[in-house]
Parts: sequence; structure tokens; C-alpha cells
Amino acid sequence: MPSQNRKAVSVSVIYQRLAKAFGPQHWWPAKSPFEMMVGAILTQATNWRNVQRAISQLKQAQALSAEGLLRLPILRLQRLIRPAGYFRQKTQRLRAFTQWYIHRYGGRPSRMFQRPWQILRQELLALRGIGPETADCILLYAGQQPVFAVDAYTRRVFRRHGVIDGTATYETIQRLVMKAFGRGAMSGWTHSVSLYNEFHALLVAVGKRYCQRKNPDCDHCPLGDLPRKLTKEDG
DNA sequence: GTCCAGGGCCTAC
DNA sequence: GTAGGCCATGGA
Repeated sequence: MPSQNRKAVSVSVIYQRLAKAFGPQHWWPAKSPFEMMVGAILTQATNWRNVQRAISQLKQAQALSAEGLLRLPILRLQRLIRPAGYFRQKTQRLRAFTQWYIHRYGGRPSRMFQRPWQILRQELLALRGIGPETADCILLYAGQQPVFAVDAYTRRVFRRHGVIDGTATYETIQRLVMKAFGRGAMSGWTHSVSLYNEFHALLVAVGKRYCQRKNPDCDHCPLGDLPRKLTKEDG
């Protein structure tokens, strides 16, 4: 059997196991597309609880709109998002993104996500501080575009279950998932969006609870009996 | 005190 | 092209 097929089957099996074990995850908790995009930047290498603190402070300061955020003096913005860590970098990233958003799309999500997502993705990647994962989270969660977002948990879970090896790139993993769900009963725009949304959230859920870096609790993991390839480098 | 969290950039080799 | 350092806070 070609390895591509074997991998595609594994990915959908992992999804089905996780969906059954954890149920709907209801990501991404936000009131507006702009709030989601701000969250996507703030959550870079950061615990979501700390991101929520920062978002809550931005809300109180009435800075959860593009115009509101840019109105803030830099030092005040830094202070508000401080709980999310890397606050100096993230202040620059938020401002650069928001300026682009207003200049290019008038600060209107309907105009922004009218663009083909492939083009939009390139535009996002060209912004300072927005890499593949942040761009894909923005496209998927704020824009409802059919794009899967790969994160550290995706890599860890896939690697521990032999779906990928340590050399797999972001784009390789992304293609693997999108190919697995991109045909047959799993296909369709709306269906893909909700699948990618759920799958990403489910991988984070299993990663947090059972697939920790140091002490993985594989005995109780819903994927526990799937083939595993644990190595010394297994992150 | 140590490790880790829903990354990305920059520099050195 | 890639490994390693850096950015920073808060919880376990």
C-alpha cells in the first residue's frame, strides 16, 4: 500500500477517535473576526489563559476594534497585553497587522475574506510577525476559510503515532490533513471549515491532557492503541 | 527553581 | 537550510 494512503487513513482515524473521546470543542471563543485575529497573534507561544487576560483588558480599554487599537499609545498597548507575554514584540505585530488591515481592507472582514484564501495567506505571511500558523488560524477561525492550521501539538501527536517523521515541514503536514479530509464524504467547503476547526482543537485537547512533552499519559489516551514510534527525540 | 505554553525572527555556521 | 538564541508572562 502506498504510504500516502496509509497516512491519509491514519489522519482520519485520529480525528474520529478524538471527536468521539472529547466531543465538540467550540473553538474559537471570540465576539468578532477582529478579536479572533488579535487572539491569533497574542497566542503565539502563549497559554490561552494569559491571552484571555490580555483580550479582556483590551476590551475594557475599548481597543478590540481596529481603530480603537491603533488609537492607543504604544506604551499603553504594551501594558494592556502584558499578561500574554512577549508584549513588546506583540505590540509591534498587532499594530503592523491592524495598519495593514485598515489600509488594505478598510478594517472590514467581509472585504478581507472576499479574497481567495491562497492570495490572502501570502499577504498575511508577508506581514512582520505572522507566520504560517498564525496566518492559517486567521484564515480558518476569523475568515471561515477551509485551511488547516498546524501547531506544535499536531506535530507531537502525529509524530508519536508515526504519521510523520521529524523532518516533516509545516506545508507537508498541512497537505496531509487537507488531503485526508478533502475528498469523499469529508469534502465540501463548509464541512472542511468545521472539520479543520474541530481537528485543530481536538489535537490541542489530546496534546494537553495525554501527549505532554515530559510525561505522556499514553495509557489513558484515546489514541493509545494506535501505532507509536517513540524515539529519544520524541518531542 | 524549573519547565512549559494554541510561534516567529534573526544570526551564525 | 537549519540549529540555536531571543522574546516575557504566569501557572504547575
